[in-house]
Amino acid sequence: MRISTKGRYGLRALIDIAVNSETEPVSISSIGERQSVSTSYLEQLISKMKKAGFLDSVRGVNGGYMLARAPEEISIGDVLRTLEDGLTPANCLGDECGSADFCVEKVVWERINESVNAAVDSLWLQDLIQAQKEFQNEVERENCTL
Amino acid sequence: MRISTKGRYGLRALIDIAVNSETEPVSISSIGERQSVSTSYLEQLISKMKKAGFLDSVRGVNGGYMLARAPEEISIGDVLRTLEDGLTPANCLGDECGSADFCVEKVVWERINESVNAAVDSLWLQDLIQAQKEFQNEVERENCTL
DNA sequence: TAATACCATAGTAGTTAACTAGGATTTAAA
DNA sequence: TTTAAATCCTAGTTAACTACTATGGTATTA
Repeated sequence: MRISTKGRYGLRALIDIAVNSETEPVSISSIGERQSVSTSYLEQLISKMKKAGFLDSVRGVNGGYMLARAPEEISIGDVLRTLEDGLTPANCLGDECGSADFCVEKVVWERINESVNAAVDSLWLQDLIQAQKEFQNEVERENCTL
Repeated sequence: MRISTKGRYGLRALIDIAVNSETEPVSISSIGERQSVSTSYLEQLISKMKKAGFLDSVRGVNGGYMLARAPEEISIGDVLRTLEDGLTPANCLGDECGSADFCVEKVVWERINESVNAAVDSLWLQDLIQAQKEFQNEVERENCTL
């Protein structure tokens, strides 16, 4: 069970935009440089987030992206579901389904599903921005050794 | 984000053994027939569960597997972590790690992780056996249309 | 005019999941 | 004592998918 780079890079890009768009819109190329991700790949992810209503854009020279809503109002759950095309852990829709034995697993998957959604729905972009600020304030910061 | 066939087939096999081992050990070939999974693949999954202490075995003719503990004492969390080699949604261990930006994501992954583990740790094999019995008791059972 | 968003789709390389293959060992039963 | 049914063990193979990359544009605007 894992979350793909879509979720990871997309979320990072969103945080990047939130942090850097105070004075002017943030271009994809500048995000790409900071995050070391190709502009082409970022384009795909950011486009999804714009369509989903998390971002606004300005076209033309000096254009770029900015948040469409306050970071307190952007749910990480909504963002991840957008980027990952849903977060459900397994599909109970395949051709196997319909067998009595199989459907018992529904109990498990539903419980996991509910719990994952509840976890990410109680997190907001603002929380992550805050966490990042705190992290950066640690001057002698320890490496991430989770 | 998904759970692999290891978790699915393995869990099904465990339920199968629990249900069918009252009089004699359950052979891999009989599970394979009931669940439509190859014996070779099942072997690997069941072997893991045996090593993890959920199953006992009897070798030789008429041998097979049975639960090593009561189904009330087998946690679905333990089983899935065994089968899937952990349930963590992403690794914060790669070479990217160490960058300040990246580690913000830890907040998200940790929260998901805790919540998934809590969900499956509060489910026990007995609960699934019970759910299966109830399911089968519905004589006119509706198809699984989750 | 150049920098940007916006759009679509195809290709491709690497990784991983999902299985397959083949044999060694144990043991009840013929 | 032989046989066949079973567990046990380790590799190998294949198919799907992820994670990009590439291409080639059009539209917009400082």
